[in-house]
Formats: sequence, structure tokens, C-alpha cells
Amino acid sequence: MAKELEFLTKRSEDYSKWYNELVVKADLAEQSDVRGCMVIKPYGYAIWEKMQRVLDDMFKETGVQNAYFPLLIPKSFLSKEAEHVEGFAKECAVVTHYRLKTNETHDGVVVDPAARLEEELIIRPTSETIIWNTFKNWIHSYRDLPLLVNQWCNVMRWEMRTRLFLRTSEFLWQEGHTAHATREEAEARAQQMLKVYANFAENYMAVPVIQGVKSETERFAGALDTYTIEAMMQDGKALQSGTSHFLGQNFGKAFDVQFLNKENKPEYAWATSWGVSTRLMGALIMTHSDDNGLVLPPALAPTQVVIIPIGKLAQMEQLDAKAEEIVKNLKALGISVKYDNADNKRPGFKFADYELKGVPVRLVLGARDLEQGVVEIMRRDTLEKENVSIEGIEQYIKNLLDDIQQNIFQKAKAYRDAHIYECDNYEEFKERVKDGGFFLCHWDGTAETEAQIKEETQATIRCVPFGVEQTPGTDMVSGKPAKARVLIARSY
RNA sequence: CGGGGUGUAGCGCAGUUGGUAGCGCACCUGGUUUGGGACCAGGUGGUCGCCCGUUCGAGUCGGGUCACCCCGACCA
Repeated sequence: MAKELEFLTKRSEDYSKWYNELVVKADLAEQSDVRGCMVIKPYGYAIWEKMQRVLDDMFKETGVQNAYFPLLIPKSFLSKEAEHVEGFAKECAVVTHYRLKTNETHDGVVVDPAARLEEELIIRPTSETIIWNTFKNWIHSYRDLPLLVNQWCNVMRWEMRTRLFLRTSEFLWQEGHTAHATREEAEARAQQMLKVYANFAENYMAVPVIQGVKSETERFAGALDTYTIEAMMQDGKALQSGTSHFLGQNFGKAFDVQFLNKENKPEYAWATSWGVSTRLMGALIMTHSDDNGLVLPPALAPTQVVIIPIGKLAQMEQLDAKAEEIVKNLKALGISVKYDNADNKRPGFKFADYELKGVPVRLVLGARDLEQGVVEIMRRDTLEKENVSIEGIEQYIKNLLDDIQQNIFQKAKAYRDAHIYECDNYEEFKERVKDGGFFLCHWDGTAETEAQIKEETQATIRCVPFGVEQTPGTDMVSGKPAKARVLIARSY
């Protein structure tokens, strides 16, 4: 290397800084000039689009259909469900006027005071209220149920502190909303969608997650139960990556959504809602990336393979021809591939750049190698290089992509599992939780101990995990009897 | 809203006791290069966040103000 240049801060130095730099340098997104908002750049959006496509198919397989509801919600809707208002009131952007006019000096505009709205409109922080207001007109009979809709949209929550992808004032997401005739069916749906999220996280994003149910204090505003998938980032912090809520009849009652059951008796509809957001991009970045940049799972990488030619000008024609042949064969196998023969960037620059962007597989097609019938192939996850015969390279790459997908999942899982601890001593917990990691601890189930832990350690109860063999014990804080161990961690 | 910090070129920064604006990257031109972020030469680019004051003179000193960032409280 001619000159030592730091393109990224080292992960170990300052994780937040490293994350921010990575997001910007990998060309995923940048801070907008608009307060707390984010510009998602084409490369970042391509990854999001791929996520959307996969998730959308998964939803449809469960019978969900897409729809779209208004961005603006009359203020009165929000006050119909008491807990719901309580949860969102503090972070709502409000539309109060519908017109501007030129100012007195004619060099700018001001809000026209004459154009004040009679009822203010809220920019949706989530759409339960406006959707259930609509459901009222759609649901009359048990034959109308279940009603399963999803919308892809933006929402706005006026957060105090924002971070690219993880917490922005405006974010993109999907929110599913379902209405059911029975409690059991609604509960089952809420859990079913959590499974969909967990499946997506683990098998496409290659992000291992812990599924569980939230404590009462961490519940969604207006829910009876909130299910969650929790992922561990490389600094040991937890990231809530998706949630699914069993809403009971709260919204059915608040918006008077009643149907006649088979006995011709009126009943309130049972509800669920569930969502994942562009925060998943944050999870993807923070789970796999290394000091060279992003590491994308092949299942979601916009470009799975990049081919870079190296040679003198006179040799380029020959290299182009060979590359086009490989490109054609890879495309036939359904692999997305880019041949980068731009002559205004040097090969070394391209290597570093595609590594930064996380392209899973790189081929180097050199004039020397070509004579011997080989190409250099590098896998992004381990950075290992080898020379492989061009003959049959396509199938080799296909297998390699599968292998990378598996490998990064296993690597992330091994990291996570190595940082999950059972802990029964609060003093020890306080000391160790600073360094990150997930702690499985007995909890007496009271909000008081939960609050005390948060107060003293900044860690919160992430969930009561499913699928963990539970034995009764004593709460490490209060010493009272506890039924089960819960997952406690510091989080984003 | 509490505690800390920063505002100087597109980005990252330096600027001494006050003396009239500088470096690296990026960008543009030309040339040589091209197997791990090339090199040489030349060039473009600034109302020093804003206002007021002190001074012959302010990026620098004083007062005010605005914006942004970090740590808390809130959250997908």
C-alpha cells in the first residue's frame, strides 16, 4: 500500500462513530438537513427494497393483503384509546394550517393565520387509530373476519435523539393490522407474525434473534401483549428488531367495531398489529460488518457477485468477452452480478470499495490468470482468496453464496451465544452489564425491580424469552420468589 | 428539559502575543500509470454560524444569539 489511510474508525474505538461512518461511507444513508430525518441513498434503498420484497411475499403466504391508509390522522382519533394516546402524545408532529402566504416584505412565506384547521391533524406515528376507524365500516359480520391487511408506509415520531436507521424522526416500515372474531385467533396471529419476523431475521438477514414477550412496562401502548425479536449487536447491546402485538378488544371498543357472531349476538372485534422498520437495516449493518465495511448476507445483497478485470488496455477486449460469458451464466442461475470494467478507477480502489459495500463475492479476472484458465475468487465474510478454474465457476459460486449465508449466521450466533450469561447476583450483574451482553436473570415480575434495574444500570428487561427451559428461583434484586428468568440487556 | 462539547472550503481539521486565510482529502486540467484505495505538475473553491461591542485593525478579545453533536429522560 502506497499510503496508509484510515477509511473507517476501528470498531473497538468508538462503536457509535464507527457505525455512523460506515453507514455514510458505504453509501447507505446520510443525515438530512431536516431535523432528525434521514436520506436513504440508492444503495441503501436497494437493500431495503430487497427486504421488502421478501417480507411481502412471506406476509402474503399467510393470507395478508396490502392496503393504504391516510398519512394524516384527526387529533380526536388518537384520544379514543387512552393508553395509546399516553404512549404517543409526546412525539407527534401536528398539522395546524393548510396554507402559506408571502410575507410583508415579499421575500419569503409565512403561515397564513386565516388558514387554521378547525381540528388539527396528526402525522401518523402508527396507524391503529385510522385503520380501526376504517375497519368499523368494513366489519359487520363474523363472515367479514378475519380481516388481514398490511401497509408499507412512512411514519413520524418526534424523537429527541436520532441515529441513522436505528431511530429517525421519519422512518419507513410495514404495519400489519388484523381483526378477528375470537381472542384465540388473534393471539395466534400475533404469535404467527412474530415467527415470520424471526424466520426473516435468521434465514435472510442471517441475524439470530431471541423471541419472547415484553414485560408490562415495555408493552406497546394499547396492547395486552407485545411479542418481540431481540438481536445482539457487536457491542453486546440489544436491538428490538420487530414486534407483534395482541391488542385484545381495546381498539374494537374504542372505535366501536362490532360484528354479529353466529348466534346473532354483537361482539367487539379482536385485534393484532405488527411491524418492522428500516431499523432492520441497522440490525443488518451492526450484526455482520467488520473493519473493512459492510458484510451483506447473499440473500439480501443487491449485488451478489462483482467481477473486476485487471490488465493492459490491449487485453481488455479479451477480458470483457470472458467476463460477459461468466455474467451470462451467473444470471441464468438467478445470481445478481456486476461486471465493473470502468477504466476511471483502479483495481485496488474497486477492491476496497466493494468490500466497503459488502458485496459477498468478488472475482478478479486477470490477463495472467486467464491464460491458465483460472480466476481469483474472494469471499467477503472471511476475506479468503483462492484461485478457481473458470470451468464450472458458476456452480462453485452458487454454492459459495449459500455457504456465506450460513457462515455469517453461524458466526453471529456464536458471538451472541458466547455473550449470554445466567446471572444470580445483582452486584455482579451491575458490574458486568456495562460491557454488554444478554443476561438471563430471575425476576419477581414486579415493575419496581424492573425500574430499579433500569435506574441503576440502564439495562432493561428485553423480554421473557420463549424456548428457554425455566426453573423457579429468587429475584436477584429483591430476593423475592421468581417464576422464570428474563432477558436483560442494555439496548438501542 | 438537565450536563458537556463544537461551529473556519464539499468533508476532516490547523490558525501562536489581534496584522487581512491555511493543510489533508475530494474536485478540475495535463501527463505517466493500472495484480490491493497510484504518482507528478498545475488549478477551482471561504461573508471564518449570526448580531452587537472593544480596536487603526477581530477567525482570534468581550457580550448576546442561533445551529449542530455527545451523555441522560422518550422510543421501532
